[in-house]
Amino acid sequence: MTTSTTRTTRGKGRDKAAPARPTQKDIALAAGVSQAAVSLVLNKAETPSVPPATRTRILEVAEGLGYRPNHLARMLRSARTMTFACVIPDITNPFYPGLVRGLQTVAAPAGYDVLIFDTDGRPEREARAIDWLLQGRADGVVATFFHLRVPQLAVLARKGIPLVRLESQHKPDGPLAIDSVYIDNAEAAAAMTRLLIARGHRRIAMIQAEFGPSQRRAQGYSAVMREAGLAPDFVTDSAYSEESGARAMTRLLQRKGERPTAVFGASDVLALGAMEAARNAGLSIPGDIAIAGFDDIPVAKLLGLTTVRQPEFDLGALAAETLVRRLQPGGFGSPGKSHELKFEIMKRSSV
Amino acid sequence: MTTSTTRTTRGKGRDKAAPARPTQKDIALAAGVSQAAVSLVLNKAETPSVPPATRTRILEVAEGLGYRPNHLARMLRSARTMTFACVIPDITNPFYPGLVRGLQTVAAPAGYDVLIFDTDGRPEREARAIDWLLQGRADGVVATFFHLRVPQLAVLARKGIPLVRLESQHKPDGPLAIDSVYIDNAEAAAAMTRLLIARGHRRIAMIQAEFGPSQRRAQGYSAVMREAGLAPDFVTDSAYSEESGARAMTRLLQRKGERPTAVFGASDVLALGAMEAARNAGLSIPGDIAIAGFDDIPVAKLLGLTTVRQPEFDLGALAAETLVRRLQPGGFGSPGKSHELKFEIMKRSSV
DNA sequence: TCCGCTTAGTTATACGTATTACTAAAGCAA
DNA sequence: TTGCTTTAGTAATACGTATAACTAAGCGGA
Repeated sequence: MTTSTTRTTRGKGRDKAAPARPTQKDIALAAGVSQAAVSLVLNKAETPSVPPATRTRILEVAEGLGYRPNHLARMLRSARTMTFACVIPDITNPFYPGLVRGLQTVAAPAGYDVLIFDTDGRPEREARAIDWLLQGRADGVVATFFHLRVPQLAVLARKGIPLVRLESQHKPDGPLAIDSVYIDNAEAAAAMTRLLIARGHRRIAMIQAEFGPSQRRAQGYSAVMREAGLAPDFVTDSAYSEESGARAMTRLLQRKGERPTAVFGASDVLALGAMEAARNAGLSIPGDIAIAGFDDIPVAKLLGLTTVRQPEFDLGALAAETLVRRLQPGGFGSPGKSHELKFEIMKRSSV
Repeated sequence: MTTSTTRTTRGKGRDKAAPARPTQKDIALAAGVSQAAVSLVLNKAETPSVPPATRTRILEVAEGLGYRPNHLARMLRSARTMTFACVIPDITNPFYPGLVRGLQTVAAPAGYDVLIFDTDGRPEREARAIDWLLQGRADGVVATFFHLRVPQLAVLARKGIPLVRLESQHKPDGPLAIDSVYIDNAEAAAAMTRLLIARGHRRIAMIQAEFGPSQRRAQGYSAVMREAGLAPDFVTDSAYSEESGARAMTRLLQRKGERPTAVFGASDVLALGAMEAARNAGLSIPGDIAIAGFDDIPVAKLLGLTTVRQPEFDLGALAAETLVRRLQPGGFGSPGKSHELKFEIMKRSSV
């Protein structure tokens, strides 16, 4: 009953401040309708049960208040997160940003965000990723696991979370919503090894990392070496890093006996490290020692590295398309499938 | 009142299957307590109002059902997302993965996930990022904006979302929760230009991108050139990419008149592209033409690129620490601050 | 005038969780 | 026996939204 002169001089009584984050309830109050009507209008292009004048009023109030839907509430109500998780060893490995970009390029138009979880290729971190996923962090997963296998991953499928694995070989189709996209790493490494042999090399060493796809790559190399009557020659260092590649190369160069004339790094970053160590040892590439890699990361071209090209963007895009399909109504029932993408041998100056 | 023989032969009536995603309500039913008791026990190490036997029973049931808290529900209840957003031009630019790793390394122990939003340095995508953030996608933001300024960003602070900008210069402290972490790009570029002059170069060109930090870098270069009585010389191409760098270098080399003896790329990827174009033109580096860059991305060392080192991991980590501080109780009130990190000139074989 | 149909909404509830105020029973002391 | 305190919880509600079932009023036709 108080007539306040402050209120009067402020002008219209409807000038009270909008809440920091207006809700549909705030819009409903301001527009004189129910929260349900607001939700209907904001979510449907056509609302037969709301006449145009009411609809317009609601939309104008919402815009005036600067309303943005609360993502968490929407997602809780609809029982989904609209998020894909990408579980990878290390985003700073140049192969993975391109993969993430491919994933995002498909995910974003479908309305999905992409969360990245770095495992550093360590088993306890891979297990942590599964626990994190089970808290409902993502609707679907694209992952590279060095250690976890289907028995440990099946819990995701059982909880309704589809998984697409990035693989180095064909995986048998299974009954669960666990798909894979892969490049035949053994075949690719075999092709690269044949190229090295065709270039006249007979002493060809391979630098490997401890876990992950280098084992499949090593199998392809090894098979072709044996088939050609040559002895496979491995040096292993811990990780997929330039430092590991350089250490392995240094060890190779310090060995007694005849030096290999070619070195095949199981990944580009291993090969780049090997190149650095060779140059530091005063060797010319490919004159004194040829070097090949695997991945075709962006700078491989600049360095003239001969390498196996994996289309990482396409891998990410295909994985995301697979998830989008899985997450459509009825998409969960079909068994897990394996999808192949092709590699390519990029011949450059290092071989 | 029906005695079902099926029920009897099944054995214990408590053998019914656990739901795919058990809730606290399921635990409460199975343990014979209320959902509130379950929540208390699962969230507090000490629960004085719950006796040890009840507590143990609840914990055992939860474990037996494989309960995992529903992240969305928790977050809605507590009005936060436990997520940082990282808004950057392009995750495939080698500078940013390291930044993301720094961010994650601080965010993860504090319980925060990191979402990445790629803008490609385009204004409409930067505006989209703000809209996305306003839907409650993240509690705090670390961002590189090429186009958006404080007037457009203030809405985040007003909605309670702290922002840390990655900057190329000191930013004046402001009243809002908008902080910045920066390296003095002009000073860094000035130092690199002085090095080039000290190496005897008098015709020094600079390759720039259209937007972003290259403008501050150009300012430092330009100031030192003028101070030394030399004429600044710019070539601009569209983006921060190797292709842009190569195109700009090709244009430089095709110009009439005396060729510059040194080229300063406003980023490492621009410099790498310039190196490629120079080599393709049969020029030796640094004999015919010296090349410098800015960033010290991982492969710069391998390529012997002389460059300004920005500690991208430390930038990310500092930004995350700033956000963590902001998001603690009472952290929002203080004005925005600018935090400087130091650059370093990495002298290598390209100069 | 009455009944049925259409229009324009609304009420109620669910999603899963955290937290505050409340409650009942038991135990102890006067 | 009564009253107070302590113990062991629980009921109720909030967070913001989507949606199904329901409802009231108005209009038209018999």
